Amino acid sequence: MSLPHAILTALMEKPSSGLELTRRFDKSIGYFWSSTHQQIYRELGRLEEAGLIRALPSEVPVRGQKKEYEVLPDGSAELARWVDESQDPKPVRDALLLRIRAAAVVGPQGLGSELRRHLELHRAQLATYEAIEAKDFPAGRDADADRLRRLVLRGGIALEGFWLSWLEEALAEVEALSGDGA
Amino acid sequence: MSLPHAILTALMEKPSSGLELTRRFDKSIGYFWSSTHQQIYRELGRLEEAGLIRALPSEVPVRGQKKEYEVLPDGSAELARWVDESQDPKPVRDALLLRIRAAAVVGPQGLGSELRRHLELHRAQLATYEAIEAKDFPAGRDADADRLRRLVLRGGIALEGFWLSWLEEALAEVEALSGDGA
DNA sequence: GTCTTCATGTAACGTGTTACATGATTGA
DNA sequence: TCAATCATGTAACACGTTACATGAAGAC
Repeated sequence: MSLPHAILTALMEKPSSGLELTRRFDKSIGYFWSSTHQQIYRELGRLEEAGLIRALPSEVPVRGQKKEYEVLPDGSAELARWVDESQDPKPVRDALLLRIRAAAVVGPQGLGSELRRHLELHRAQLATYEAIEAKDFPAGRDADADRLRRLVLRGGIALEGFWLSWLEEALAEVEALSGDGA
Repeated sequence: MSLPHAILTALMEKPSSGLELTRRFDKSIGYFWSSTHQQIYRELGRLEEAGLIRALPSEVPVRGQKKEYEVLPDGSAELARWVDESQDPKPVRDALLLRIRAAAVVGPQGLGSELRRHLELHRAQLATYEAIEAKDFPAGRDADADRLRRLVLRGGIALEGFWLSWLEEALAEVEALSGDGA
């Protein structure tokens, strides 16, 4: 269960409203903990209820009015506690691998074009990450926080690298099948 | 979703009871589509209801009695249809990456030992995969089905390879932090 | 005024997880 | 006969997804 901690992290980096959070998830935190605005609003409500964050005063809290949240000391403490928790890696659950395994029993059909499509998507994602690295981590920034954030980004980059090289192998394999699969 | 298709695939490879399926998920299909026995029983019920599989007759279907299922033609057709479906890769959702990003704002605490622990787990998983490769895919088997299943396994191996190399980088980085993180 | 976009939600549902329940079979 | 193990489930709940609803602000 990590969505609340993803939100706490984002809010500590910068107090935000629900929609701002949603956007930031779309182009940063969401790269390794994806979420939708519905989940975010639900979780913001719970975090506020639990006293870990609060809505900044000033504006009247009406529907349709922007509401900014900031992390309270209890929230920061909870995040520190969670960072120190130990948790086993979650078993893989990947539909593409499953499809190929299924293709072994019912035939590869149009698997080739699906592999090509995924290749393109992963290439694009890699390009996105590399653009972020160039923009946010120019040489020379080496405060601890920057080093850690960059480490996470490099995780994303290496993961896309894995996909690209495996997908290329897979595509070659599928196209070489007896009956031709594409 | 894909659990029903994972089950159909497993049942086409070999008709099984719920518990046998659970065991096979634990040491094969589950490596890329994990599941628990509760989910499997629930889904077997639905698949039977939908007419995609059926319980082999013979035994009285009492609680506590083994019940074997086999795939019906409709099930096989549904699996073939699904294999040909196109589906975007699911966005990453990884707690360890999130923890590191959170550590950038609240400090790395005992992150070093957690990274070491994950390293060991991934090394073990890689060893498991390599043992399976040596045992199930000795040189020379090259029927289409075998090639595809081996391809999936090599995906698992490459994925563990990604984790190992990134975790080593991460560990070096975390241990080099100003305040020392382990 | 109306349309679009910003912004915050509600509702319904499906999947996944955790804890527990029940019956059959086997060995001490 | 007792305990352990095999085998099949039920129940409750948390999390994630999809579709829709509502209000405010600015553009035209």
